[in-house]
Amino acid sequence: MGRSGRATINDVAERAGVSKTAVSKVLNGTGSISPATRARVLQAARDLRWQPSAHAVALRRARSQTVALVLNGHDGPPSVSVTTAELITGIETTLSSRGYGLLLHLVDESRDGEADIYRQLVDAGRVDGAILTDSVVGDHRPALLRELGLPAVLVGTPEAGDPVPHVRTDPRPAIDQAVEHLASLGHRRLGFIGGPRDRVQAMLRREAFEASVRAHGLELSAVVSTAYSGEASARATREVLRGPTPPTALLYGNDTMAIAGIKAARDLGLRTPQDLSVIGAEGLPVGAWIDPPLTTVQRQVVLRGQVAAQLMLRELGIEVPELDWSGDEELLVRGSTAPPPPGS
Amino acid sequence: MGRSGRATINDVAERAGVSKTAVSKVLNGTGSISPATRARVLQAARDLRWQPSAHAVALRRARSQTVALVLNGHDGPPSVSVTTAELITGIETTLSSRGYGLLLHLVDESRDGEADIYRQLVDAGRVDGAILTDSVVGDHRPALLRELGLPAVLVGTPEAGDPVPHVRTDPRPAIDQAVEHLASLGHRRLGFIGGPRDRVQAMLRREAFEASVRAHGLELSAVVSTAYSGEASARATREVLRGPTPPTALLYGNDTMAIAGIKAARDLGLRTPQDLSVIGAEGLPVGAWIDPPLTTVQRQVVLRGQVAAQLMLRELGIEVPELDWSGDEELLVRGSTAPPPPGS
DNA sequence: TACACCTGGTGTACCGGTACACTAGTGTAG
DNA sequence: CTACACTAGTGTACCGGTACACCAGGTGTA
Repeated sequence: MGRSGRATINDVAERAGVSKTAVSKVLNGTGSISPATRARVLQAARDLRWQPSAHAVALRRARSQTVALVLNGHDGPPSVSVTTAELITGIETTLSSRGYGLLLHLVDESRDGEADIYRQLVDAGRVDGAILTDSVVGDHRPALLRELGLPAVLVGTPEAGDPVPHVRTDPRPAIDQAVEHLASLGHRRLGFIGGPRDRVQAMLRREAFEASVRAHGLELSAVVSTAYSGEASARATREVLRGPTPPTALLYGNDTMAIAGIKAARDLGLRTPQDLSVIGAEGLPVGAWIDPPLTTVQRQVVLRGQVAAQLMLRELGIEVPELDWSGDEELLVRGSTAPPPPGS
Repeated sequence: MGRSGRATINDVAERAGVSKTAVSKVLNGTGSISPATRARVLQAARDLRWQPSAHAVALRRARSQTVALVLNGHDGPPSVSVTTAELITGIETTLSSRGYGLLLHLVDESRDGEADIYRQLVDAGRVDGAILTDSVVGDHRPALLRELGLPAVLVGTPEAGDPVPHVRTDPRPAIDQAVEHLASLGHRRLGFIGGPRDRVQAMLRREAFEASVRAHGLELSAVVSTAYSGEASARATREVLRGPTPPTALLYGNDTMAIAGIKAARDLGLRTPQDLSVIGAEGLPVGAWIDPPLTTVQRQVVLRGQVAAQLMLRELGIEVPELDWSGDEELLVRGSTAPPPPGS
């Protein structure tokens, strides 16, 4: 046993009375080894509690068995949201089931650095691939990573013609469900207060909403793109509701925005759902407990993370069973939607 | 330049016309090197965009420059919560500023495995230390890691006599503030619905509450320990409010529990805050937008993560400036607390 | 003048694995 | 009986750095 306390392949080889090549072969299942020898080696490894050094393997194989998840605080310092957290859950469980590690990096793009972060990760050989989230319009990251030769998977929708593997969530079915739901309740004038203009997913949801409203022959009363925050949403909601022909129902970019919208409406004397119907998007647990319980578009973000990790593993040449991914969004009807007030 | 595309120390040495030892010395600032040579080496490294291979360094130095954050789903599969997400933010930003990586692992303790996870991380040499969260009563992890020789930092409170370095949050000042606040509003009978009995932090909050209520000469109407979920909280709230002498104010273990409690009370015909005052704990953004806005104990979890990371770095022998940490909890008074109903 | 010492380097073993070339022994076809 | 293939291994170079021993040449000092 080495002086550092950790066993090495040599210790195992010595204990099993074979060469270290034999140990390596047993471990990796390469070459040919007799069952008896294999058993002795495995026993010795167990006895010594030996695991191959991740760094030695990484050095020799030029493979680090690690994937980076780079979270980008597009504007301002980055932080980890609930959704991101669920995504992490899905990614990590899948990766670790295949022996891969997840290295987390938060970068503040506004302070330039992001390109350098990727370069450093690649040049230092710390990771075999990177998973990207929150694509923005004009996103340069897929191209950068391709140039650097680092496999990448995007959680979100790439821009047209960008061949990066991705987990795309088509927002249209769920938005259609939501619009359908509102139409069947009798709403005619709908509004949309979603995420910022530079976010691809926010724009797709917005376009899906506009298309769906038109397809249902309804009136597009207001469409706003703003920050993903309660404050921004409350401000936008006040403006929209004070307009000449205010909507009787509003779709929001996430649950916090929706709940802030309910409050903004209440401050203007409008009750939810009697005077204004509201639909969120996210599926926060807390949505079930507020008054009224929030009708929302629920996302299976954990599953999305799992699919992203599987795509990554496939990019790295690992065979993984195909997970079917037919989109992960679904309308969850609770209490914040109702027929519009009579005469509206 | 190596065939793989990435430059090695040999490429840099060759380009600078020196030995690779010289390059290493320049890089690490060890030994003596003339300014002229140093400049040539640095220029060559820049030209080739060379970064030392993280794995080669890790192998030679037996240091991986990586810290593990092991998240434990004490019961059931682990998931990442908002609080955990903020913690990650604090930890990662601090670690990366010193060149350390953060390797994330989620483990399901109920399916045994956790001890093995640590053993594997140690035996494979993937990490230099581990940050633990959510200590439970009778937590075996600090002892296990000490036995394995892996430096550990605990985010939370260790059990008495357990010498693991930790970021302790003393819940007493904030709980005192909360009780004081309620007492000054005129409340006499208080209740507490907190997290499960096996969680150290939940128990400390519970004890702090009991002590504070006694110190203020108030009546301890009900004290419940239950799961950190809306469902569990709603159930407990109903039971407590149906009791013989129900409290006029309730403290909860987190914001979702508090909001579920408000709903449970409403279902029983009690309005918040007129009939029942409610105080949460967490500081979710959404708490500001619900009706009534939630009075809560806010935690600066990001800061807590930063402090944890600094402790870790210090454990690893890195000199870091001391962050002052005088506890991170503070009562945030919003609208869910008011004087008790007359005659109660 | 001789010796020690410092500066600015060079040469090489080594960290712990894997890949590849190679070999001894056995079975089998010609 | 030899040729050939196959099995079950061994020996060694190498991945990309760092640590340590060593060395040439200049300077200070007895």
